Amino acid sequence: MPVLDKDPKSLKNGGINTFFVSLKRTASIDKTIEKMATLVNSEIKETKKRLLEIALNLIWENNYESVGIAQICEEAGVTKGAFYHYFQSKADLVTAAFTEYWQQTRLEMDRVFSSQNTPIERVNLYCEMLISKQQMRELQTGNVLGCPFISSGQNTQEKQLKQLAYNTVQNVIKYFISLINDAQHENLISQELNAEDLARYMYEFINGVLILARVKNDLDIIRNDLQPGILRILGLQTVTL
Amino acid sequence: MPVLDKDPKSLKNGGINTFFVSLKRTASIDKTIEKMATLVNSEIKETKKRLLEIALNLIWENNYESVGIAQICEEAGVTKGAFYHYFQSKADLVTAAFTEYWQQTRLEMDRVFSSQNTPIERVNLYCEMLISKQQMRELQTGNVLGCPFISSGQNTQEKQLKQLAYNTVQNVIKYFISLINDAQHENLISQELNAEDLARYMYEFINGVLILARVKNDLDIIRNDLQPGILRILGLQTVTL
DNA sequence: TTGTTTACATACTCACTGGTATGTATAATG
DNA sequence: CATTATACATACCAGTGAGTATGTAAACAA
Repeated sequence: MPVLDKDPKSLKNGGINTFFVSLKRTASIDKTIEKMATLVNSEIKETKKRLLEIALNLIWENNYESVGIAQICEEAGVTKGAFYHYFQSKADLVTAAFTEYWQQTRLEMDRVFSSQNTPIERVNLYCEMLISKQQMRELQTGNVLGCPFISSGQNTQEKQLKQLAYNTVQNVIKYFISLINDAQHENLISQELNAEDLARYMYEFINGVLILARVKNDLDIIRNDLQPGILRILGLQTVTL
Repeated sequence: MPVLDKDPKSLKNGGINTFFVSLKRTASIDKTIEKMATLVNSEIKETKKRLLEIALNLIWENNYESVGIAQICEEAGVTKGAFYHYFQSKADLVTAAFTEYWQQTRLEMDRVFSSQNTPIERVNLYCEMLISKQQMRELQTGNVLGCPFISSGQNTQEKQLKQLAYNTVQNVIKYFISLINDAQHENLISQELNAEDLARYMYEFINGVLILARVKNDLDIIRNDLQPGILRILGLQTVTL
C-alpha cells in the first residue's frame, strides 16, 4: 500500500530515523499500515485489542505453555515494549483475553437462551451457534478447536486460567438448568428427573462432542452428533422426527 | 537406612570416589536404595520403567510442554545420562510412556468388555474401572486427572501424542460399538438406532464427564454421572430401577 | 511553553530448556 | 584375561523463555 505509506501518520515515529529503522522492522510498519486501514472504515482497533485477539487464537489452537510472548507479539505486529505497556505478564494478558472472550460469548448465550425462545428452539439455536463458531475458527486456523476454556484451561499450570475454566463451566450450566426447568414446566421433559443432573449430563455431552471434533479435527462430528445427542439426553423430541 | 548403605551393592559405582560424590547427589542414592528395596520383595523395577511411570504421571497431571526432562529425571531419581541412554528424546519417552499405558489399559478393557458379560454388566464394570482408576490417581496426586490421552494429547504441539490420542479414541469406541451391537441383538436397545452413532455419543459423554471431573477436581462427578448418563444415552435400563 | 503522561521501541538479562560430549564402573563375551 | 557393550553420571552448550531497563516520539495538561 504505497499510498498509505506516504501518509504522514504512518511515519509518526519520527522522520529520517524511522525511515532507516523501518527497513528491518517490517512487522511494526505493517501494524501501522493496518491501523490506518482500520481507522478509515471503522473504529480504532488498538494494539491492546490485537494482543488480546492474537493471544486467544494462538493459545486456543495450542496451549498456554507452548505459546510464547515473542510469538504473540510477532503475530500481532507489536513489540515487547508495547506488550508490557498494556499487560503486566503473560498470565495477565491471557486471563484478560479469555475473560474478554467470555464477555462476548455471554451476550450470544443470553440471546440464544432467551425466555422468548421455546426449549427446543434454544437447543437448536445453541447448536447452530456452536457450529458456526467452530466453523469460523476452522476457516481461520484450519483446525477444529473446541471450547477454549476447556482446551486451554483444564491442563495448564496457570491457575488463573483454570479458575476461569471452572467459572465458565458453572455459568454455562446455569443456562441449561433454566432451559430444562422451563421444558419440565411445559411437560416436555419428565418432571421426575433432576434438572441439575440433566443439565450436567447435557454439558458433559456437549463438551465431549467438541473434544472429539478437535481430536479428529472433523467439524462433521459436531454437525452430526450435537443436536441429536442433546435431544436424546434431555428426552426432548422435535416435531419433525 | 544405614544398613542398606553399608551393602556393597549400594556403592557399586566405585569406592572412595562415589563416597564423596554421594554427599551432593542424594536423589541418585535414594534411587539406589529404593532399587535395593524393590529387589528384596519383588522383581527388578529398572530405571526405564521408573522414567516411563514418572513421565506419564507428570504429563497427565500437567502437560507435555510444561514438564521438563530435568523434572522427570529428578522425580525418577535418575540423571540425564540415564535418560538419554534409554530414550532418544523427550517425545520418544512420552510416546513410549503413553503407549505402555494403553497396552495395560487394553488388557483391562478386554476383560471388562468380554462377551461373557451382559451389556449392562459391561457398562457397570467399565464405570467401576474408570472410577477406581481415577480414585487411584487422586490418591497419588491429589487431583482428578481424567483421561490421559485426552488431557495431554488433544492440545499439545507434539504430533506423536496427538496421533496416539486419536488412535486410542478409535479403539475405545470399538468396544462400545460391539457392546451396543450385542445389546441390540438381545433387544435391550432399539434396533432402529445406529450403533456407531450411539457408541460415539457414549464416548463423548464419558469424556465430558471425565473432563468436568478434572475441571471441578471432584471425583463425585464421575461417581454420580457416569453410569446413569451412559444408561440414559443408550436407553438401557437396569433391573434395579 | 514546558512538564508530564502515554504509547510504544530496542536492547538486554538471566534462568531454564532440550540435548550432547565425555567419562567410568559393572556385566557380558570371546 | 582382554575386550566390548551396557548403564549410567557429570559437565557443558546453544537456544529460548519471561521479564526488565532505558529511550523516545507524540499527546495532553498546566
